[in-house]
Amino acid sequence: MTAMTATQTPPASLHDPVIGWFEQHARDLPWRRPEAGAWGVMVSEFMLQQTPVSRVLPVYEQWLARWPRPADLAAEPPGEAVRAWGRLGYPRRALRLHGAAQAITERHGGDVPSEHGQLLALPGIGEYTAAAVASFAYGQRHAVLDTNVRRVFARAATGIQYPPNATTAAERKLARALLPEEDERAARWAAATMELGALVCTAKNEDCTQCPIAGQCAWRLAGKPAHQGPPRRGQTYAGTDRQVRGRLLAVLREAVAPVPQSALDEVWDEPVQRARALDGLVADGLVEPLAGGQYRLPLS
DNA sequence: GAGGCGTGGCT
DNA sequence: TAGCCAAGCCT
Repeated sequence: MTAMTATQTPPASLHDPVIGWFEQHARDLPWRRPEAGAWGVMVSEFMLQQTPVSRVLPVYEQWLARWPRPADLAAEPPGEAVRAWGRLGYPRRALRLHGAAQAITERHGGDVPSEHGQLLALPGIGEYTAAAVASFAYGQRHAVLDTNVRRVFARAATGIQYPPNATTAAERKLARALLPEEDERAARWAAATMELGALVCTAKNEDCTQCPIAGQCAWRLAGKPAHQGPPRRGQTYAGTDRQVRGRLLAVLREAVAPVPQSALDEVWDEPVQRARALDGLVADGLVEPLAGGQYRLPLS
């Protein structure tokens, strides 16, 4: 509500400059090419959840070459997905992508579903990814609210430097209000606003001189007031279970045969935390314990 | 709704 | 240097 009143210009006046800028400056990314198909779009969205484009690119190419259709991935053990995931981080995404491929193969005849609700029902697909796949792969009209778009809207429309930590109802309402009426144009708008946030309206060191809507940006027009609210939740890493899990899984990814407990013991010297991390990996289905104290990536 | 969950580049 | 940040999801 307050967000809407902050825009002194009608929403439609933003569409042309942003989409026009996108047509001039969009990166040529493989998942944006027609040949990527819905599966390529979906794979890219999984990989891009919290991981930068530059690190996704090589893994994406290898993944699609090896598993060109969902059924190809579904036919392999989940551990192979975890291994191919490499060092992209958050390896549970690999497991969920494998699970999604299985569900697509079993429930959708091997084709990535186009309905938002069916996408949302797949493992690893939340509100953002469901909207992104439906929009980018199928040209549908959805509010696609990722961290880039939320930041662009926070600045341009609401006049604040950063959006709230969690997506709010007000943000969804604003995003829907800004959406172009026509399907294909809405999909272009979604991709364009995301790209603008990724390349120009970045979290730090934004470059307003390159922004096609700088003249209408509420935040800029207000003098770029600094972020108020609660600090954005930081991520600690050193010394956490996450770091231990990462080291344990790295050993198992590289191994071609089951690994003895002793090999895992070498990656972390604190036994209680080490055991907790390993238990967590097993509980998550990322590691399969075998008889005799051996471990491997899951075969099922 | 807060917290857990990887990894590496950049400032 | 030590955070900060990167197309979130799940519990």
